[in-house]
Amino acid sequence: MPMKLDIAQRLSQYRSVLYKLKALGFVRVFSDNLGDALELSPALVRKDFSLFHLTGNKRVGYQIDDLLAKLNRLLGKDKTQKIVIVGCGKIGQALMSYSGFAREGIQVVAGFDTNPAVINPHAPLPILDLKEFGPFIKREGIRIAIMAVPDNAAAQVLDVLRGSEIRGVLNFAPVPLRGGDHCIIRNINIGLEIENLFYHVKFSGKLGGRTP
Amino acid sequence: MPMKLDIAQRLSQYRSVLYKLKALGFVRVFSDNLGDALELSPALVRKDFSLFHLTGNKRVGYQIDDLLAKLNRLLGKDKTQKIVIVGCGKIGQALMSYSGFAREGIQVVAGFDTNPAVINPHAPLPILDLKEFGPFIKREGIRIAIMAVPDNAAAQVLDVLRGSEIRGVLNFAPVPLRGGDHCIIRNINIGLEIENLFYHVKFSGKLGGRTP
DNA sequence: TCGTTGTTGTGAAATGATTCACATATCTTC
DNA sequence: GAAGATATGTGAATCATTTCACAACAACGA
Repeated sequence: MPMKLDIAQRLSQYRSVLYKLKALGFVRVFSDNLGDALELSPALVRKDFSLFHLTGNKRVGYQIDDLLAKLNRLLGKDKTQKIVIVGCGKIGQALMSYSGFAREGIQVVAGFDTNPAVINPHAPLPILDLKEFGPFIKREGIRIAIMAVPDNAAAQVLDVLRGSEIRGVLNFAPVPLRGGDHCIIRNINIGLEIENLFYHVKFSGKLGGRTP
Repeated sequence: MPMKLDIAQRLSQYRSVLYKLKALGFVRVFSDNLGDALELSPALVRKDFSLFHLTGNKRVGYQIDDLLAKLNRLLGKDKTQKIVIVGCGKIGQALMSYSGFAREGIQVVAGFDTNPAVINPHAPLPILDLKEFGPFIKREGIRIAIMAVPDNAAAQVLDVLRGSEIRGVLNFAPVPLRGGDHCIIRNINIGLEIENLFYHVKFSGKLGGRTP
């Protein structure tokens, strides 16, 4: 059960497949190649593209380079995307050295914490006091933050982020947070994901059954 | 934009707010209380419940304890859910000591790795050689694993998991993996989530626009 | 006891997402 | 340069999800 993706996520996936095809030497691609690679119908691929005015040519398909250029612009991949990490405990620090970011053009520019023991403004990747959050974000023009704080601190820390120029938050605290008008929150609750897996494994596919 | 949840995820959420209400002293709850708490329509809450034969009483609402007992059974929360973690690098180790699991009745029983430097079968939470994976899983009756391995190892490691009794995998490697008939995979690609946030922040809500 | 109030449970309606199907355009070959 | 083959782009049809709307029923008050 490959977890239904929304259109924005599909755009990212198209992009990733296109890079692979390009590396393999392909120059053009058809909607059914992409469909096969991602288990989507070719019609959906074309609908998605047409929604964003990504056009191809009949009989000839889509030019990979052209598509990639447009997708990269659409997804903001034409410039480095700067983010900060709030909460530098185990998970926060693991994310600070996560190699998957660089590959995606994402740069972690600083960490923030309230614990003096981890604060270190002069490290190559500085960890600053949460007090300095607002001004730093403003000065550096950061819009996106990752929150990896203990659940009991989550609400308070969120207030700090919401009082800043931050517009999007990826939250790893096991507390579902609610954004506001000008701040989008994406909650990743690992415990919940596991719970969900148990559920799907239990009812592999078929729904609505009572426990036997 | 609170990211559309599927019905299984909603069940988990109902459970979580029911616990909060119960802690507050509530005994009964109405579909619109739950709707308000989760930003869902009360009708959807009732539809969800009715699909799983979770019944209430007209004019009186739902009994929280009853609902929780049924939800817990449905979600497998009536017994401890055992999992293992494959890949004990930074992220793997952060997850091994992640406090969110215990609270959800999830128990990490072992880690696996191929690097002799981190293998330690006698630690309180043992880290074993990946070679022992299959037999261990079988002996302990584990069905779910978390994969936190480098992307270049992901495919190989997945083969090991698929050759075992594992039926569900939560994958943190930045490579989208495909399950098979008897193995469900949930990919969590942190880079991609960030990419997505940038996208949603860029088009806060309105879709389909061309870049100005 | 009987009306009034408030909430469930669920068909029917509305909305949203995906697939179908085909007219249209481009390449290829003869 | 005409005929044939193949892929796009999209309106219409289908399928899935969510909301509406209301009958049926339980509690309460007079």
